[in-house]
Amino acid sequence: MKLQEALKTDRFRDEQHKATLNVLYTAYWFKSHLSIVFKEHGITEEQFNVMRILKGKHPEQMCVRDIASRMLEKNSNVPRIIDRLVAKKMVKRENSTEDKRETLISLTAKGIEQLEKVSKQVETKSNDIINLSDEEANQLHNLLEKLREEEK
Amino acid sequence: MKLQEALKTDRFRDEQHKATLNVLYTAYWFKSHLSIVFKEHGITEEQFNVMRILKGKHPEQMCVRDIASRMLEKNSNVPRIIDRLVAKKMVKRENSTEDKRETLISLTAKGIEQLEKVSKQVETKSNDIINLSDEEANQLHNLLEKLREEEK
DNA sequence: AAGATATAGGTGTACATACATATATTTGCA
DNA sequence: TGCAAATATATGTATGTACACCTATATCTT
Repeated sequence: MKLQEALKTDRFRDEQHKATLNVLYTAYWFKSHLSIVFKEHGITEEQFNVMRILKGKHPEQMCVRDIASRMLEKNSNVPRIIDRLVAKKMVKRENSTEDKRETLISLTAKGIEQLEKVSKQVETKSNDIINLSDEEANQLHNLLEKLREEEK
Repeated sequence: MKLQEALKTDRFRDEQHKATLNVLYTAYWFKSHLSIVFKEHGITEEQFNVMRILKGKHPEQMCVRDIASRMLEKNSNVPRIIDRLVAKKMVKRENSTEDKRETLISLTAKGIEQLEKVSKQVETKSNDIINLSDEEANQLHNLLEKLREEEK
């Protein structure tokens, strides 16, 4: 659906306004599509993200802070997301002996298995819906990097 | 901040994957910046969006459904956002006589005043942080429209 | 006209962000 | 060394999305 149809308006202040609304809308659109996959597997996008981050170090453990620093949304409440993953037996929480303030998190066998299934479907779904050539995707990436330059 | 710094990774599946992560991150980045403005005025982004939509028809009233259809996030729980705006006396809720199922919403004088202050600051802030020329913004818009084409 | 169906809005629950604050532990410095 | 400050995590609250379900009212069909 075109942006102006989705928002039922074609009144945009300027090109920058239209483009940023489109960034917000496209992010929403993409998340909505993926949420169908997550729902089929009884997890949420954020739970998936935590598991995906843990996979990067598996079978090593990661502390909560390390996971949080790799989350896209920096204000995610990682301890609470972990609570839910522990309840589903997807991850294990252990106390650190080295630094007793830390808790160390790692994927369980069940978590690994689940993650791999979901990852495959997420990848397939993404490929299905993202209608860009490699070159266009790269242009898009570069424009977004430019957009955020000279952050104050 | 560059994408790979923000996510502390440079392992991207392909160009499409990198670009879509960048869309999600840029949306988050933009919202984070604007949230500072909203916070100063004691409202949230979604409350602002509802008021902005009402402004488009002011001084006419709008029913909840009409507002919801113009929201960027289509699953927004508009009745509850309106609850909070009513509590702050930013909007008025009245029963429709024409269709008794409907409630009609409109901005109060206080709401208009608040909206105009916040709008100005949102506009200034956006201009400050969005580092794109008109042409680049238009390219970005076109790539995002292309990205979502042939939605299944 | 009467009953089935659709529509508008409100409400309940799970989970998420945003953010303030609490607690335990470690680190750094006088 | 001992205490202040920093750090790691957890927890509480307000607000939001996602989605199921409820109620009142309107519309459609026969």
